[in-house]
This record gives sequence, structure tokens and C-alpha cells, in this order.
Amino acid sequence: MSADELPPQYNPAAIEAELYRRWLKLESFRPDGPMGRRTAGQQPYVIMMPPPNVTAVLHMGHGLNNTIQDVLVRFERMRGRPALWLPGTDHAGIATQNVVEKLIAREGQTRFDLGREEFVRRVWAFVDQTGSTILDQLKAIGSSADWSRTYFTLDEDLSRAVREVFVRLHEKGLIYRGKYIINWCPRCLTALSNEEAEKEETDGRLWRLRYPLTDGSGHLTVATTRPETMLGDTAVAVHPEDERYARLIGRRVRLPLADREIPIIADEAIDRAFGTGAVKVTPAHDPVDFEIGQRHGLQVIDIMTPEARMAETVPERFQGLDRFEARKRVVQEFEALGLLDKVENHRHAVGHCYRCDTVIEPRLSDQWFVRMKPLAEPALKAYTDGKLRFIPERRGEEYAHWMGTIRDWCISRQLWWGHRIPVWYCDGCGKTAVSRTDLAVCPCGHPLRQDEDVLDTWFSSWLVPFSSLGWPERTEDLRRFYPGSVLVTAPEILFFWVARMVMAGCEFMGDIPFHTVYLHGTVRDTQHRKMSKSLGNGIDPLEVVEKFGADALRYTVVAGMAVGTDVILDPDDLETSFAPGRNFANKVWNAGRFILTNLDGPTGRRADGRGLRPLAGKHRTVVRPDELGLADRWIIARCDAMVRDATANYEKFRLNEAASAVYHFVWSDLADWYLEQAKPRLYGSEPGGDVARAVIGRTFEVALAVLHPIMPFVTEALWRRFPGRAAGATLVTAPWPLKDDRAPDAAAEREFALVQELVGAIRQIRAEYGVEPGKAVNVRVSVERPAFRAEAGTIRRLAKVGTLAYGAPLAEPGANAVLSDGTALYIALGELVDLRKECERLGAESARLGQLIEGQRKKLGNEQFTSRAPANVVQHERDKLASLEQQRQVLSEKRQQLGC
RNA sequence: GGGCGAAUAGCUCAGCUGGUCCAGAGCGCCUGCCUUACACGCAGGAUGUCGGGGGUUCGAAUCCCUCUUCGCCCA
Repeated sequence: MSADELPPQYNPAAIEAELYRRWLKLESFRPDGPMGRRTAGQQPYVIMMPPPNVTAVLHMGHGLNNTIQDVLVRFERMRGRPALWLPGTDHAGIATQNVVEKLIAREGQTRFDLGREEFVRRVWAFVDQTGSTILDQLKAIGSSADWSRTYFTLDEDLSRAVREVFVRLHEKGLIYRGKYIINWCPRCLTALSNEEAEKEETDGRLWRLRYPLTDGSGHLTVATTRPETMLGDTAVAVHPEDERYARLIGRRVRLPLADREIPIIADEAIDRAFGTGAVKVTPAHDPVDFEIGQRHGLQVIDIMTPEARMAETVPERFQGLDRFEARKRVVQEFEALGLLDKVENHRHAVGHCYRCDTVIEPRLSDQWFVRMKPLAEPALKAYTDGKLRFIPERRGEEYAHWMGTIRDWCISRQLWWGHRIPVWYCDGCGKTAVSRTDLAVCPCGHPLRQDEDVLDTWFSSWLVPFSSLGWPERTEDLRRFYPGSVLVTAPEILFFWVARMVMAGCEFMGDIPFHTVYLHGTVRDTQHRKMSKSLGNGIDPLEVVEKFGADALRYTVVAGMAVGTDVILDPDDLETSFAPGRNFANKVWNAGRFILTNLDGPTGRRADGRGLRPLAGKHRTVVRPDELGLADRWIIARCDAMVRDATANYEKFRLNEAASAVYHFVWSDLADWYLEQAKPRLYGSEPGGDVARAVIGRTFEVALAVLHPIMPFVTEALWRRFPGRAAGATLVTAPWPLKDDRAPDAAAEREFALVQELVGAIRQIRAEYGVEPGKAVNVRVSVERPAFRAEAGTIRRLAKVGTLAYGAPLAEPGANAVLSDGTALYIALGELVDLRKECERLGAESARLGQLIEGQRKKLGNEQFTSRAPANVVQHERDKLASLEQQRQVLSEKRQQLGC
């Protein structure tokens, strides 16, 4: 397709897939790919992609997360670093098992019907079939990950890393097995870590229950949010210094319903201010109670089944009841017995399963744990030493707090899908073996039995920064790409994943896995609710890509996201939500369309007919400085400022600022002004077309490069069509534009701004007086500035001016204005001018200036200000005052002349 | 209960080191235009007690205190 065949409306669907396929073919995303020579000796830039769940489908959260990573990695790749963005998928134990269990439930079966081996086989079959879905979807949004290195957390290599880590930690005494209260999901039927039990503020109740004293002298009232657990109470506890209950300590109560006698004990852990100050103690179903039980040697009665139904340890009439049903029954019976003292509304945090949202049941069970304190110390130190940095900074404090108050990590899961715990038990001699390799027979001769449980999914993902590079083997990749550079993720998994990766990096690699953690915001709807499948307020990124293009999606989320803030999008109005990106992509496309068709001008080519005159260098056709006009110098200076601004902002992760720098350069400076200014030269009606083409070609090429990390497709499509482009060239690996110390030109910026101001003033008057768009006006400008003379044609064309004359404003009625430098402007409008209206306009403008002048004078009249403020600030204020005064002076002379 | 953050135009948000941006952008709104790159556009325009109150300072959207509202993390 040649330039003039480009459609006037950008159609991303027609070009994106093909461009992406070409990038893959050129191996543009590989750090050891074709750019090898240019990147030699450079420090690699490495980003570990947060591996999406293998069953996941792309949502806007992925869209945002991966766009940011892609922008960063494309930026550094163009800057010449060997850039590795390493993708992978996570086996996601609970989530994946749930998905497949639902599938087989449709066949009327449970995993127990199939048996472990068959069930795992079914999960693998499912994963083999659908596991690459999300990675393909990431390609649709333009992700430049190195797909040749894609990993899966259950791959053989990564599984070996998991075993190695388990064995090493066990050998160091950092992994242990024990019976503790853990978070149990009665629906998933597995233990969870503390992080996986999400606390949600819930409107609950606080029931006050009366427990009669055994001596008949009354009763003790306890408060609880979970009355059903009273069936497992083995004590009542009060604070040892609580005077209200001091005389009761050591006495006993009769536990209603269960009909048991239990002691009243004293324990420091009791909060006197909570409820009645007396607390029921259920060691089998509450972590605090469990500890109290240990201290006081209390009996432990487990009253629930794994499904959270009442077990055989409770009176028969409660057995088999669901915990919430049991709650109702217990309360009813207390009421019937006159032992229900009071019910209060009570807001408190209740743990929910992070995978299925079921209310967590604290449960006593045998699990494997990692002792975290020794691992946390170096990870915390990396932060306090400043080696590990968070963006936004405040997240670092959350990290430090979590590290400082860390609790042991429950890593065993009662699932079938995952890394099976590498521990074998001998029923013969009772020994336990922990091994890197599978074991079958005990030295004592008995067959060994492997632990039934699997490891927490995060026990494999915390190793990803090195296991994905081949660890524990000492591979070339590991040597080259560890430690990585930046981690980009959502704050939700700061503790699940980020913090633990730092710990694992310190422990097994002796160094943190990345130096910067960039935690971005969340995608929300217009009511600021997080997008979710259950609320139905999600946006499908693929639908957005299909309708508006990947670039529109990417630009919109990048531009809409300042560091540390959320992105708000309206799922009910995709058109409006993604308009910023779609409109800008179209603008770039059309600017490119115009530029490309006009690069083919009759005088714009070098002798070989293949390129533009260079702006710098030694070539004999190089554009000499004296060939550049005011507008050329201006746009070159603006372009350079944009490069500096955008580059600095990319470096600082202020991607929205980088986006806005290119946006304004392309739209306001280049398209609105420079292209318009250059048209006569391009069309051949004025000389210098070759210079204009050289300037346009270069500045637009620079803009495309700077925009490429954010909008890779449209920029590549246009960049490729530049004359003289080599066959295998791609913007993906093109060099990043450098700042040019010859480009800044304060004089050109100032003078061209005056031209813009003059054009604006004329346009404003035209609009206010309703001059027909096609009709030219005659303008008199009081001072013939060199810039006006140089750009007279521009002024006449852009403001639709007939004759542009110089000299004092004429006395007869016309429209008047004054520029900021005091230049007076007069437009003869004939019968269109209404003297009264003109006086009103000038009066209003004069009054506005008067107010500003008064403010300036007051400020400058303040001795404290002029003596204390920096000299340049004071000077700036003086200049401003002078300018305002001059403007008002010109206006008042004019008003006098008109007799206002 | 503890810690942290936010509040700026109708909406979504920038505004970084207090002055150099007399408070900005995009979307929406109003007026006029299919001006041979773009109507997903062009030109012009309207809209702000910078959440309330107090303070520091020559000077505050910006720093401090306080109140209100909303959000996040932890218990």
C-alpha cells in the first residue's frame, strides 16, 4: 500500500495482526535477537511478567498491567539495552482445580469419583487445550514479551526448583510440620495462608450468652460473634486484672446445651473493653483461643467437619447441621432457656476465601509451614538500605510493616493440582523422608507413602525470577538476566508474591530479584467499583482492540493513569471511554498520511531518489542552518523539548506525562501549526520544499519513535512507509531519539509564539463579529516585527487576512486588540462593526487588565516580597506588570480615539 | 481499633522542589465551519469559594493543624 492509498480513517484491525506477525518473524522481542550488535555491552533490562493464571481470560487488569510493562520494556529496548520481558503462566492450584471440578460436575461427577490420578490427568488435558489462551490475548494488545522463553510453573524445570527449595529450607530447619489453627475454606476443602483469607468488613452481630455458674450463684455473660462454636468451648476467660470478675477466677460454669462444666480462667490476652470482658474459649476454632488453651492446658474439642458441618463431638440434635444453621439453633435454644442476654449489631472483619469468597473457618489441623522471620530480615533490610524501591513510595511502608510483623506461612494445600509435597512417610519405622527425587522404599524395607498434599501455588511463583531462568542449574540466562530490573504489578499481590519473591531472591540467589517495584492502580467503573465478573461491570480488552485498536486501549489507560491512581472507565460506554486513544491514533494516522504523501515532492529527494535531506551530518545534501526559517527552527526546538520531556518521564515511570508530551507535540505543535505553516512550501507554491520536507520527516519520525512504546502499531505502520526504509527494519529496535544540544532556540520559541498570538487574536475577532469563514479581513498591525514579516504568508492564510499592513490603528471604527508585547491590532470590518459593542469589548478587556495590574502592583509594592523573593521571580513579576500596563495603555488610547 | 491516601471545571483527572502555568488537559457542553491529512476533524467560546475552617509565609491548590466525606492496608 503506498502512502496515498492509506484510508482517511485509521483502521487498526486491518494492520495490527500483520505487524505483530512480522515482529515475531524478525524476533524483535528477543534480547539476543537481531539487535545484538547495538546492545552489546549494555546492562540487560529485565521484567518478569506476573504470570497470569493458566485458566484466566484477559480482563482490563491484565490489559493495564501488561501495557505498562510493555511500554517500559519497549522504551528500554529502543534505548539499546538487551531487553527481556519474560512471560509465563501460573498453574494456580485452587483456581484451576475449581474450574475443572465445575466442568466435571456438569457430567455429574466429583473429583473423588474420578480419583486423584484421573482428575489430574483431566486438569492437564484442560490446561493443554486452553492454557495458551491468555498469552495469545496478550499478543493482541501488542505485548513484546520474549515468547520463546515462556514458562509454566508446573514445567519440569520449575518443579525441580520447587523441590530444591523445599528440601533446602527443610534442611535449614525453616520448614516444619505442625498442628495449628489455620484458615480453612470449607468449600475448597483446603487450608489457606493468612494472605489468602481476605478480611472483609461485614455487618454482623454480637451475641451475649449467659453461662450459669456451677454453684447456682448466677451466671457469667460472654460475648461472641460465632455462637455455634460454644459447643466446643472448654473455658471462659477474663483478664487477670479485671476487678469485675476477679472473684470468679478459678470457679466453674456449666456450658449450656453441651452440658459440660468448664473452668473460668484468667489470661492477659483478654481485651477488657470488648463485649462483657468475659470471653468464651474454643481452642479448636480460634487462633487466640488456641494459644490460650496451650497456656492453660485446656481440652481441645473439634466440633466441625471439613465442610463446616457440626461433627459428632456435639449433642446429637446439632450433628450434621451447617455452621450457620447451627448458629441459628444455638441462639434459639439460648433464648428459650432465658440465657440469651442481648444481641447487638456489630461490624467486624470476616475472612473470606480469595478464590471462592466462602467465609473462612479457623480450623485446627496438621499443616506444613515456612518459618518466615529469618527470610524476612534480609528482605526488609534491602528496603531500609534503599536497594529496593517502591513506586509510589508509600507502598514501601506497607511492605516494611508486613515484613516486620511477619507470621509463618502455611504452604500445604489439600488439593490435587500442584506440586506435591516432597515428603515421604514410612508406616513401618515411622520415619519421614524429605527428598529432591521421588522415593519408593524406606531403608527399613517398607514401602513409602508420599504426603497427600500439594504446595501453595505461591510457593512456586515466589521463585519465578530465577526458576524461570533455569535455576537451580547455573544457566547462561540466569547469569545474564538475574537480578532483573523492575517488577510491575497490582498492589493486591504485594504480600502474596512481591514480598516473597524478594525473600526468595535473598535466600537462594543472594540478591534481590529487582530494584524497583512499580505498583499501579486498579481499573474501576464510573462508580469506582473494581471491575469484576460477578458485578458484570468488566470491560473485555479484546472487544476494545477489535473496535478501536490496541493503540487506543493502550494510550487511554496510560494517559488516564498518574502514578498511584486508579483508572476509571465506563463499561457501558466504550466509545467515550476509549475516545482519547482512538482519536489520537486517528490523528497520528492522518498526520502521517499527509506527511508521507508530501514527502514525495519534486525537490525533496536525494540524488538516488530514496530519501530526505538530512538535518545533520556530513552528507553533501545536509540542510544548512541558514536554510531554516523561523517556523523550522521553532518546530525543531519544540521537538527536542518533547524528546527531553518524554524521555525524562518514561524514566521516572510518569507514563501519563510522557504520553501527554508527545500528544501535545504531535497535535498542537506539529499538526495545528507546523504542517499548516509548511503547506505552501510542500505544494511548491513557495520555495524551500526540500527543507520543509527534511524538517517534517525528521520531527515526525522522532515523534513516532517517542510514541512507539505507548502506541506500537500505528507508529510502526507509518514509520515503515518512510522512504528509504530497509526491508527488515522495524521501529521496535530503532534507536531512541537523543536530545540535540543545537536544537533549543529560545528566540524562535518566543517569536513564533507571537505569530501564534497574532493569528489567535485575529481569529477571535472574526468569530466574535461573526465574519463569514470564507471572507478575508484587512488587518493593520502597529509594529512590523521581523517574525510577522517572516511569517506574513502564514498569518494571512491561517487567519484569512486580505491585506496585512503595518502602522498605527486607523481612526475609523474597526475591531481592535492588543498582544501581550503591546502590539496593537486593528481590523477594518466595515458595517460589521458596532461601535457600542466594540467599546464594550475594549472596556471589558481594559477592566480585566486593570484588575491584574492592581494585583501585580500590590505584590511588587510589598517591600517584603521584593527583598525576600528570588531576583528572577521578582523580575518576572516586574516584566509581567510592564506588559499588562502597556497593553492597557494601548487599549485606553484606542478607546479615547473611538470616543468610548 | 491502628496506619496510609484522596477531595481541583458537568465527568475523569494532571498540577513534581511554595513564586516562572494571572488554575490546566481529555471527554462532555455552546457557536460557526464537510477550509483537497483527519467531522475520530478545524476555528472560537462558556464553566472553578482548588471539600469546610484555622494557621505558617512576603507569597499557599501546593506546607502544618482541624473538621467533613470517600477509599486502601493491617488487626
